Amino acid sequence: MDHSGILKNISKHISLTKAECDHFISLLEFKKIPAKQLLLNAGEICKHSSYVISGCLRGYMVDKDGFEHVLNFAPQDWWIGDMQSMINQVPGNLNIEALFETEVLMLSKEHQENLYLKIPKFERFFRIITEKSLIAYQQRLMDNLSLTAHDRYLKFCSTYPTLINTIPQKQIAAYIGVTPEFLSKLKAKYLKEH
Amino acid sequence: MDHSGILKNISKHISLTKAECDHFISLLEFKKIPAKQLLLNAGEICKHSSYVISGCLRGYMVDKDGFEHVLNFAPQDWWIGDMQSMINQVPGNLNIEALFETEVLMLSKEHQENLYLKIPKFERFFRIITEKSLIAYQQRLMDNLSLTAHDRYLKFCSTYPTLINTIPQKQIAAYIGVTPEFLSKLKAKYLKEH
DNA sequence: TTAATTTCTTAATCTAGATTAAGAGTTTTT
DNA sequence: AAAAACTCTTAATCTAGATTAAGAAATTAA
Repeated sequence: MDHSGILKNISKHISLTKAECDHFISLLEFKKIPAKQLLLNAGEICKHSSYVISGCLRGYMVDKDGFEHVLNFAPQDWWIGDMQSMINQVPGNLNIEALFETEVLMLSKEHQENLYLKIPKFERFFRIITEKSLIAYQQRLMDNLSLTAHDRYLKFCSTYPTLINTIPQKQIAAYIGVTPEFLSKLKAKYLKEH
Repeated sequence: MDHSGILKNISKHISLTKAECDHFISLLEFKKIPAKQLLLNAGEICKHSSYVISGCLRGYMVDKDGFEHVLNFAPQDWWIGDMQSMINQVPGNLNIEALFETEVLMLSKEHQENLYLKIPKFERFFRIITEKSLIAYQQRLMDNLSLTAHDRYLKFCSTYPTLINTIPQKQIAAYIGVTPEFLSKLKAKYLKEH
């Protein structure tokens, strides 16, 4: 098992000794999720944060009319989980699905809490990535209130450049907040080259 | 100066000794902002997190057509700041304005960083409130993608019950993402009693 | 490989919410 | 207290994006 990716990800924000790295790695659980299979079901209590080694996950909710809305994508090197469910330890509304075969390293909430006590630098690490995530959601919310669907599509492309041609268009539509039909129309009209 | 409110707010998540409380309080700067005056201007680098003692602030952005979009309100007992600007120390897009005369306690980024080192429990405190904030923005984003303007108005009412009749309607419209005219129409049609 | 399923496109029609405009309240300024 | 400046409402018209429908492409399953 190659842990260099996750360690490099962490070293962007905190410095760990060899022993701390080893301890951290011992807490991780490897999992391979086949394409289209769920890593988390809405209704479950989320018990892990997951780091994507390869492949791609998407977190989505289903509204009362059965329409899916994509909260986030997690390609290689991103963390994902149902924060609402995990923090409050209540059943969540989020489904997390593999768009194709995906490998993850999972850190349980319990291990994460212990890690904060044993190696307080991890409290800093998760504070920092939570702050960065918060900033991204604040910006996306403002974008949803102020930009046209066309401009939101362009923003999607710059946020997730690796996904533009690898995931189904309807997933992009469910992320930017339009119907697949309308995104198709937009692309035909303005976005020939993407 | 009465610091009982902010200490009670902090004690919801971490326990401090008397000395730690005193140290923390010594770092805070009191400020009174007159109604309609800005605490932060877009274009400035945000240098403080502010805790509202009394009154109410709103954080908003102005889009390319001059329309305002409200990111958040901060009534009594809430924290506010331009996270994007503060964390990256770059000029921000957020204006923070007092809706009426408002009293705040401001913690500078510099003091906040030192506090993490001197009293690591504060790293935990800010991790926790950042997580809660993240969850709220994720939910609001999903609400914006899945709910009608009418349902978003009702959600606003439950999130900020104290503001329904105290702030201008147009500010609520700029928060839920509709024009003031449309909110007025909605209220006339469905929301007689609110 | 064929059939079945899923995804994408095009096009006609429809609607939630925007825009424009103008009058009525309300608050603030002088 | 009058004038100026906001804020709210109502109503007509307009539009970005939804809905419905149906065929074409592409994937997946058998």
